[in-house]
Amino acid sequence: MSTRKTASPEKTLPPSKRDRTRRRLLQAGVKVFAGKGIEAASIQEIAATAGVANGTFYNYFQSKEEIMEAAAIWVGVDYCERIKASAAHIPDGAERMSIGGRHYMTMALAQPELARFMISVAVFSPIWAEQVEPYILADLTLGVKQKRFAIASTAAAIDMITGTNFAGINSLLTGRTGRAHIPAVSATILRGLGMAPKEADEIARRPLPPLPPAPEA
Amino acid sequence: MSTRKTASPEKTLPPSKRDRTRRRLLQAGVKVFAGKGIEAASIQEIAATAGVANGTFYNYFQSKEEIMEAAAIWVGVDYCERIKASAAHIPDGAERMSIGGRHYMTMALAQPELARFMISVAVFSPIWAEQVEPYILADLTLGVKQKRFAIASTAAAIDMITGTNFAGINSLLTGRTGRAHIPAVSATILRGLGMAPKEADEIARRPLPPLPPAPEA
DNA sequence: TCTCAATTTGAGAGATATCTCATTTATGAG
DNA sequence: CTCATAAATGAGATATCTCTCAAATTGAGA
Repeated sequence: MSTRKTASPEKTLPPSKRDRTRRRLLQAGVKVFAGKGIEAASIQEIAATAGVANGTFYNYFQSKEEIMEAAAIWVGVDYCERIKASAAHIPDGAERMSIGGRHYMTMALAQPELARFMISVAVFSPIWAEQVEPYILADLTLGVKQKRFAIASTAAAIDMITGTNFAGINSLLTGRTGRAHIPAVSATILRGLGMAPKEADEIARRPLPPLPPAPEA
Repeated sequence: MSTRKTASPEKTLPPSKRDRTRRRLLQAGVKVFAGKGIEAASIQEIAATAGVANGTFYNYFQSKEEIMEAAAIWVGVDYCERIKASAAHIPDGAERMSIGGRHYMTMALAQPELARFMISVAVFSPIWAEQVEPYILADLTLGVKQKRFAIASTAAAIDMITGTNFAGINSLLTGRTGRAHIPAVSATILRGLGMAPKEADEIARRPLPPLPPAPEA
């Protein structure tokens, strides 16, 4: 009944030791979860990988599930931020939407284990969805406002976007499809959002703006 | 190096004791996985629930992962079969496609834990996908042949269908959306397959033919 | 430099899982 | 009924894992 600090006041905290340790644990969590799979990962190993004692873990997270969710959110949001930065100069909502999805799929090809970990958490974590959806929603509403998209239900459109991207990533992860699958999936999404087939295809083939480097690692 | 019989010859085997035990284990697996979650489920408990001794489990499955995948496939394929039977009298590929997805989403509302289990396996199991995709592909090609759909890439279309349905199920599972989400998601899929918005909406609202009862349980 | 609250340590108690295998029991063909 | 084979049993050796807590350490402000 003493050391239960889940979320802390968001005032002007200095980047203290506490923050650094938490970050190291998250990094270690990502590494272990991606490396051995969720089931085989243990708190012991995460702590060891982070270079802290076993008991230290419990100052930061209550359970494997908790760090798992936090780590997956960290990866997902960080990726969204970098994608957003890479597309800062793109005004077209449709192109931005395509860039987001294609970057995610490209990541899956480059770091399959990481992608697999993130997705298996994302699929059943409402918090993950809640954190990542704003990024999608921004491009979606932009595209609607620009009359690039014509949708009936926002919630259904978001399900279509996230679901299709996830399924596309999975196809890539299992090796059923190759690189060419990426623009095909992206075009399918744009068509689902009400764009004309030809234009959707063209946008989904435009070059990807390069991502800024990861701040982590 | 003796009792490793994973798949058996498919000739005219009587429904032997072996089959019955295997089936009981699968049923127990579904119950335990859905009830306690994948992580917390143990082989011990599955065996106990099936009413067999601990060691018997290993005559049938090598690991938790193996029975997990088999159980999820069993649930998924059984559902597809029942949906297919329910739609036997529907000639329109588009309507059949809508019926399939809406039945899956309806199941998610009726049996949330079961749906959650099935999806978390389905998401990263290539074998699950391989077993279920033929059902989707059948309706998809039918719709294309009937000129109800106009798609560019079959693989991308399938990703869109499965992914969007899964994401829709998740929205329902987390309670973010209600019953009205089901036709909205279905209509979005049909539009993504190239149908006109109005017609997609209309089809996605047609009544669902009732499912035949489950043979299991 | 001194002080004290925050943080970290790590050994170990307690719990539970996996998987094996020698033995027992059930099945069905002749 | 007999017997060979298939299937089931369950105790236990072995292996981890989780989570706690009293004591040691750290570091920032006075």
